[in-house]
Amino acid sequence: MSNEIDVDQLVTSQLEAVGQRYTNNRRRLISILLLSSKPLTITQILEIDPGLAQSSAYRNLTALEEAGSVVRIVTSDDHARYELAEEILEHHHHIICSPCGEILDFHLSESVERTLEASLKKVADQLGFTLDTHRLDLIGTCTSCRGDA
Amino acid sequence: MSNEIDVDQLVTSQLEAVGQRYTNNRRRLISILLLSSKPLTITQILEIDPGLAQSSAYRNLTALEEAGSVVRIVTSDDHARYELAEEILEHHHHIICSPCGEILDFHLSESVERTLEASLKKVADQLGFTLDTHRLDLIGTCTSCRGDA
DNA sequence: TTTAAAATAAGAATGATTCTCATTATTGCA
DNA sequence: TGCAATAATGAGAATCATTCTTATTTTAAA
Repeated sequence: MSNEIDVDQLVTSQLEAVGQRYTNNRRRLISILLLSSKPLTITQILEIDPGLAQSSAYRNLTALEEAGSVVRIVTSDDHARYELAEEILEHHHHIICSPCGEILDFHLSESVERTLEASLKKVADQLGFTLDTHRLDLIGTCTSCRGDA
Repeated sequence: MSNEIDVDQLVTSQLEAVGQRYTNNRRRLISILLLSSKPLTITQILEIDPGLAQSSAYRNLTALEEAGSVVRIVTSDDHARYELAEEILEHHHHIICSPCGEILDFHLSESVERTLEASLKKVADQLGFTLDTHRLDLIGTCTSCRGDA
């Protein structure tokens, strides 16, 4: 699934489904996110491709989010971050450094993941919720913020 | 632990530890959160107690967060929500309605929770993170947003 | 009490995000 | 191919949750 041709096709159809086009600017955003192994802030995205207009980047990321191609991640840090949706990347989780706001992706073993999902489905049923997904974040401090030699 | 006298003592010492006082306004905030079974936005808190000044509420919730008595929860919704820290409430998780932003608390069984924690500790070690806590959110749609009769 | 340090509250300032609107690009159709 | 009609773009203005400023009030300790 990390084949760029497939991704383009997928995003095209996801956008089409919500009446949106896969324009050049949106392609640029997708390819930046594809190259990154971690969620990026708008600021970081604009640093990578300074040709992008900030207002368009916001609008296009919102469009891509509505299409289900991109996910917006908010932490206590005051910049939201964006990454490709799980349909493109694979299901995964985040480990967040609370001092600096940095986020890395990680995967859980199949078996733990399955156990978890079964429990969660039960909880959602009891509370009358329809479940879309779950989000599991580890909160801690990364090596460089800990600053140990 | 949901005994108000104990909570006051705990919060007092948590605030003391960061050089802060347990003032009247802070007591009011804590007691509002204690009465609520779910995380509240600042707006909701001010509706419950209109005598509180908005700027003081923000400042005091920040102080209480630094003391470790209160947790600030951000979702895609643009209002942050506050609830009592797990040291007061017990470890728990959130189920979030993405249409309306409403958050409810839920608990996972001991055994699932333990399995999960073991896996998470391993992951954090591998990535060189020191772990503070984890956060598990279910994302879905609540009954009233689904609007089924 | 007196006094120094902390908390309060009103409003101003900040800053990420969203909106506006005039311009440009794209699509479907003749 | 050319022409509307519709969608996307980008620059800057507007919004609004949150934080900061500052003058005033409260608190704690000697």
